[in-house]
Amino acid sequence: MKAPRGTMDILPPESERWRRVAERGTALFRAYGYREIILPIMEYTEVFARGIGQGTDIVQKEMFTFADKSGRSLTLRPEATAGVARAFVQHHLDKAGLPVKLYYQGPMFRHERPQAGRYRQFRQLGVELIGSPHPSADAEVIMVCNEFFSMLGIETDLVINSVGDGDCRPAYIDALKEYLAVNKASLCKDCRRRAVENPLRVLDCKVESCARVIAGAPGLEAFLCEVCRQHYHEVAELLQAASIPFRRDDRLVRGLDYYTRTVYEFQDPQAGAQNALAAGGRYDKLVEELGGKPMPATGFSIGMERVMLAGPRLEESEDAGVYVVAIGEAARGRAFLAANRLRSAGIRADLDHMQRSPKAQMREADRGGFACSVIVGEDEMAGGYYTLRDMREGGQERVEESGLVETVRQRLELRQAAPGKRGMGEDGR
RNA sequence: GUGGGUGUAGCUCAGCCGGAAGAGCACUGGGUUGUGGCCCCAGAGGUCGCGGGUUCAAGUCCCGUCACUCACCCCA
Repeated sequence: MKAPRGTMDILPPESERWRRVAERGTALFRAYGYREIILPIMEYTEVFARGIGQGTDIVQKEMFTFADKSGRSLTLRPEATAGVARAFVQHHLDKAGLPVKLYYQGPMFRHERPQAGRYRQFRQLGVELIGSPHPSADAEVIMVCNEFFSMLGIETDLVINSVGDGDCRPAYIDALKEYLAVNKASLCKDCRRRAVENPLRVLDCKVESCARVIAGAPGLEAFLCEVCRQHYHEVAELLQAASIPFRRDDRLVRGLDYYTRTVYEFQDPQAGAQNALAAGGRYDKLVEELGGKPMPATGFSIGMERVMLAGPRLEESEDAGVYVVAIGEAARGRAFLAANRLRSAGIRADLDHMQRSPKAQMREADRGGFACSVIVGEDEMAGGYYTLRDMREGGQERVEESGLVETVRQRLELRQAAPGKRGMGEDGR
């Protein structure tokens, strides 16, 4: 038995690193005023078909779609923004005042061939700022995302572009189609198809012959209408004012139809083919497309798997805890009670369940990274005390029954104040 | 969906020209009547991915298949 292709188990201690990254991310989002929205993991298929776009690869070939027992078509969400927009419309979230600032986290599903940094089930962290058409909204979410990576010590290249809007993009696409048709002979097989179906996608083709064609292609920027041009300009100015470095790239195109104007990626310069750690943009038509009123919005999504591959820097784990060692069968009962008292006081405590020898129990205390151990044996039973051993220094002291919890707590706090000798590596993967 | 690479112990991997399945780490026990790390000793653990073929003999050669992996496509 194996986990399905493209899915994976995340085991301890790796799972702990994941949790900490997610917690730091969501805490950051809250600090910027975003609140969590918890969405279903599946939607009626039309939410994605209409939201993401019929012509996109995601909708055409990457969705996990199935029928429920009444025959209605459901789909495991391939991304979250369409679901957020659907919830926004369903619950009339605009009524409580704009903008609405939301964040989400959780698994997404796409039926693709797995690869480094690409999985069929993958986890995303994302934010949406709904209701503002202004460049400051774009700039804010980009800033949040930028902060996320710098907080984790991950170096990224921010690449931005504007894909125009309903007024100017059609004209550009027509011009591009015309240009590509003329140069059809120089394009690769895939691009000849794309030139007709989805010409924007030709722009980021890596085939050399195509690259030459692309170099001479009309640029999107020249076709932007005045409103879009001004918007793009202001976003860029705000980023500069915030000292966030970025690069403009008018060949950056996104695979989802709902984007308008601003689009961007945070790329990992050291990653392989799947180098987008996060991506996002403005989607001014999506809410309307899903049956709501016209509602400008912008947001991004972070790929957790890719972030973890990039090696986030995390501070050491501080939850050192205490291991209770029982010496002799008679002492096990008292050791069990001592462990539970410590746990009730909020202290991480563990003890042997394998009937191991005292020596083996000590080894367990060492291996588990416990800061100290509490030893219970015949002497302690007779004298009514505990022996508290510091696992780092090696010293021992007697602790009265009544003072157990307090003394252990003091020891652990002392440990936390001092830099620990063991724990998780700074950049371990 | 299309290519390339790799499948041997829990993990990382060695195994030559076909000739008795190995190492390091991890794990368990011991070296101490009640004390961890270092060291020493011992032990447990493998249908060599699976199926077929060639051969006196296959982990090794051939074919098929599955899985993993990297890349294309596309994307977080």
